Amino acid sequence: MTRKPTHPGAVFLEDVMKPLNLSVTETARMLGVSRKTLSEFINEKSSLSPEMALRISKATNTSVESWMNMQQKLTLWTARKHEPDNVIPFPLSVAQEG
Amino acid sequence: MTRKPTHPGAVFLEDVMKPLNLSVTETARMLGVSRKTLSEFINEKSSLSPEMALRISKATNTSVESWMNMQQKLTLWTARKHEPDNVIPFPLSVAQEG
DNA sequence: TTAAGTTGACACGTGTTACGTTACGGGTTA
DNA sequence: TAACCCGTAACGTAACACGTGTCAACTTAA
Repeated sequence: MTRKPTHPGAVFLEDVMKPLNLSVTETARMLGVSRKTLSEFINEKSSLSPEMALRISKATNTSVESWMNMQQKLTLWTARKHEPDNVIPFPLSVAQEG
Repeated sequence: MTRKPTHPGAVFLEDVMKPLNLSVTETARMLGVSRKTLSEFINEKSSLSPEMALRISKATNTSVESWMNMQQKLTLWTARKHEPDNVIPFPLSVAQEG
């Protein structure tokens, strides 16, 4: 993966709040979080926490997993920028399957 | 989901370390982390961090996503035990496709 | 123009968590 | 006995999500 995955907060802003004409203040109230918490989230200053994912899922009747997966892709993409270089491969690494 | 998902540390212990006869000390050295960090992980005292996932992926030549998904399932399962009850559903919630 | 509402940003504090170093005691093995 | 291995504890550090207050800038309605 080479391009930075979209932040779930940006998706929430564009695909949920804007179409429904919801303000930050009003949305925060309905989600049950502070205005600051929501603002930081949609402005990509904070990650999607599991709790926030549950709240969004409840409010929008969408799957929690879809939101969590967005964050996971972004988290992984970010983590890869500081990949550990001091890892010694195991002897006879097992082939596994999810 | 009703049953608690398996902790990725337990999987790592059973499916990787044990079959390869790797000790905690030796494995920690090869992963490039402290013995404590690995011990807490395989004893389910800490979660799988993205960085740890990258290390395990590198050492075992397995996909990072498979390990991250294990943790996500567990994280979500745990978070659901304190589901927020003060969420007000949005008007005209958007229908989404998976 | 004035007043009200919205918004992003700041400071400050709290709780959680992954991680490192150091150290201890119990266990196993050579 | 000596040398490891292991779980665990104490201590500290660095992130980070979240809350409450506050403030300046902006938009909108009276």
